[in-house]
Amino acid sequence: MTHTEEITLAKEIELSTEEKILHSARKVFTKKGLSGARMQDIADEAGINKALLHYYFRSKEKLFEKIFEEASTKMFAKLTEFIDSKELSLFEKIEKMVENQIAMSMENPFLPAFVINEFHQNAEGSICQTIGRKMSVSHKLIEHIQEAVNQGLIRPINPIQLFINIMSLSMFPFVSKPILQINMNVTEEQFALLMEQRKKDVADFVIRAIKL
Amino acid sequence: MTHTEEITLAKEIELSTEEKILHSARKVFTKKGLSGARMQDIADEAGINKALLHYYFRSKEKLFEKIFEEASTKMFAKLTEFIDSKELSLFEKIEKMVENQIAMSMENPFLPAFVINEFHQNAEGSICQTIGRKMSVSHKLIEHIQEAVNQGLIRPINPIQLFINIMSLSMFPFVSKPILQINMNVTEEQFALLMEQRKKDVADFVIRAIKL
DNA sequence: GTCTATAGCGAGATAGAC
DNA sequence: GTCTATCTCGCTATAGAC
Repeated sequence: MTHTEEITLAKEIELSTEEKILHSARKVFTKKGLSGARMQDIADEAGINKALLHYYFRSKEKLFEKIFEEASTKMFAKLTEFIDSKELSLFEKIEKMVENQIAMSMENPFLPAFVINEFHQNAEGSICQTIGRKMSVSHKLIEHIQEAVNQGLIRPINPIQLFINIMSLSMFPFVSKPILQINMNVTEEQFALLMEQRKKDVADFVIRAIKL
Repeated sequence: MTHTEEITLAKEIELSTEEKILHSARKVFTKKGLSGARMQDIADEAGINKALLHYYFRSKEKLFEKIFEEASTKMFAKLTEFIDSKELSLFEKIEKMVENQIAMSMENPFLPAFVINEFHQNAEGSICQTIGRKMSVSHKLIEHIQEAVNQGLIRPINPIQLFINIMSLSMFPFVSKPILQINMNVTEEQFALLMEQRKKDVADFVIRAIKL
């Protein structure tokens, strides 16, 4: 086995340094936020030295921006697909949106709270502005809802309110998870089960609320 | 006018130093969080010197705990009243809960996101544990919902899910406000109007979803 | 009680050897 | 590319004058 082959093999098993850093940064930033995270935490988590972080990504801010933009995108990526779909009926869209946002949150437990919180603390900052502009997700859905109202398929409702309702019901449980858990004495397993049930329950709840 | 009267008068107009500090700390902590806030920011906001903060409240942590506990309590104070009420019907309770949580969030725009975020970053910490224990809000409501199901007043539904739904619909819009505003191009005034409408809309939405 | 000055430490960032 | 050592600065906290 040549030296080059060894390296190639190692890369398949072990991640490249840059990828290790990104993994660790994702973990630390999403848990502690920009101001709460320490470069040392990220280096430790990656099993490397602080200086390497600066070698790959000039500064803490730059590394954060990368993670934050990636996180914001991931949070709404599939949502956009469903909303833009031409084939799905309104009710099907709602079902897909709910199911997908809950599944995404279960796979990435810290992601929604992270993105929301950083937007809060940095709403006027340039990072949020640029990212925000890429995320105009809702327009197509608002139109679709308005059509359904006009055609008498659902009861009259403000489309914006309905959109907010769908997002709220899908995402708030994850954002407020620690409070819910303490308040209602719920274990991790019980919480996961509740959220699994919500994939159907929420869509059902919404459709009951808007049908004639 | 004697010297003492002057001071008394001054106190009526201008707050005591301790109160000024608490006001500023509330403002800064709720906006930036524990790790994002600087003692200097709080001192500047209060128009006093950094050293005075330590004179009145030994440390940043101690000052934060005071603000955080106060915020957590305020966030759920009235909710508990309505939930425990013997006179209100289930539907009335839902209406009161929604209206009150939305009103509270409109008056204290940063409060929900602040409390939620600090719980996230400190869920196992001692502060959250002690505060969490004081907040077991939901039990009475869960029972009330279960009764309503048993008596056939509403359709069968998991009471915990319904509780989560009510809280989600009331609070998520405020937690995710910056994202919603960027995403949907909504001004402050439009947002306030939407939330004002939600006081009725959400209760209506929930009741439609659970009635037979 | 309120201020100025400063101690002391921790975190981001860089220099330079290997 | 990766490390150790170090610089620099900003922040919490304290000392001490008034």
